[in-house]
Amino acid sequence: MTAPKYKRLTPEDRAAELVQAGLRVLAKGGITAFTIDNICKASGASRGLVGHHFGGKDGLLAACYAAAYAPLLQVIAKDGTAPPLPDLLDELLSDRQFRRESLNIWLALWAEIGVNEGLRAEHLRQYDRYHAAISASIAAFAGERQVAAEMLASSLIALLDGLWVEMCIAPSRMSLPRARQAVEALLVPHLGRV
Amino acid sequence: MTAPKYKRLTPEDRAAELVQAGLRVLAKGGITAFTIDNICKASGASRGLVGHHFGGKDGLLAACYAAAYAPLLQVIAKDGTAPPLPDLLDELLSDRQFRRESLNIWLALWAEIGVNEGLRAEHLRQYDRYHAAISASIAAFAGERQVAAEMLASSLIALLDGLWVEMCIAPSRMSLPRARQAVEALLVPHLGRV
DNA sequence: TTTGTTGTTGAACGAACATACAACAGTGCT
DNA sequence: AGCACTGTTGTATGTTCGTTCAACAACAAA
Repeated sequence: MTAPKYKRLTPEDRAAELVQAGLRVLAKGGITAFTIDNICKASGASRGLVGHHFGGKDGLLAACYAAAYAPLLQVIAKDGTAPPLPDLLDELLSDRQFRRESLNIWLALWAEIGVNEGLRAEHLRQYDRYHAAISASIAAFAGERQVAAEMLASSLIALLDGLWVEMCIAPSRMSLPRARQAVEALLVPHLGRV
Repeated sequence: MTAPKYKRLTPEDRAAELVQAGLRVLAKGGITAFTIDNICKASGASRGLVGHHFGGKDGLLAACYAAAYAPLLQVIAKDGTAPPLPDLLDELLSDRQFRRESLNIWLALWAEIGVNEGLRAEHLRQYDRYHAAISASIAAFAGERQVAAEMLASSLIALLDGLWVEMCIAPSRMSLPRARQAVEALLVPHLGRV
């Protein structure tokens, strides 16, 4: 009876574990810490696996980006249709989404998107779905009142992004309640109490 | 008559040139491109100078951060006092400040601040001055009307940050006029036409 | 011109990096 | 038990990184 030297996983499971390890590394040390060594150490796997399953570091980064977007898209399209605006806001401003660890990941990925052409194309696809869902939720909530839903959605997304940034770089000056205040300062005058 | 092999600068001038080169590198390639080699190549200087003038790469990064904040602080404190809100907004939303190259620098620096404790402390000092000036401008513009100037300032800063992010990662979905629309959507209901 | 100060150079160094790949071993099948 | 398949390992390789430092040279003063 000899103990196995390693656990053999399906490609899907191994890929998922590497992606999760990559996100942990990104959250803790940013893009400069995103190295094969760090990722494999965080995952408990050996160096060769990233190349084997993702073709290289860039492949894993792209997969991490998609994985980071997943919870966001899950919220806005739980069953394919845009959720009611209050529910949407409650989720986006919940401690499930508004957490510093998650936000560091976004900061690291954004900086890379600004510089990496390939990643930006992938981002635009995800962003458009995100924008469309929020826009639909706003329009539905406004009902017959005339509001510029598209523009309000853009503003809301930007405001949320900015609040996430503040939460990362100045956590002592930002908090969940403060973030909610800011969102309400933008939306209430146009939509009434949400 | 022999051509000089290099130009000898004062420490201040040399430091300034290295900082400018660092900002160019940051704008073009993000934090991963911020290497001694790239910076010295961009500056036309030799490898040893960064260590000599800044003690190392981190020293130069801190100096670049301060240099990136300078134009912003110059705007809000032209003569020591907070400028009128409309002027402030015109400047912040001008193509002097709202340029993709500048914004890539911020994205790269933010990601680093989220992870680098020392840089974050320096950031907080600058941020507080920034917030105070904007808050004062809002309060002055509101006059006798009762507005939550502090909170509005936080929201405005976050919104601007977010608009900058969008400009970097989805330039095809964001523009200067759109950004102005978003800012007005936040401020006009509380302050009237600006 | 000569000399002293000091900003500058570029090679040298070890550490960390991404990638490739041949050997290995777990797993299911027969 | 034996076999084939394939996921996994870890070393090897060449590159790039940050830092150091002795030699060098521009410039000002004498």
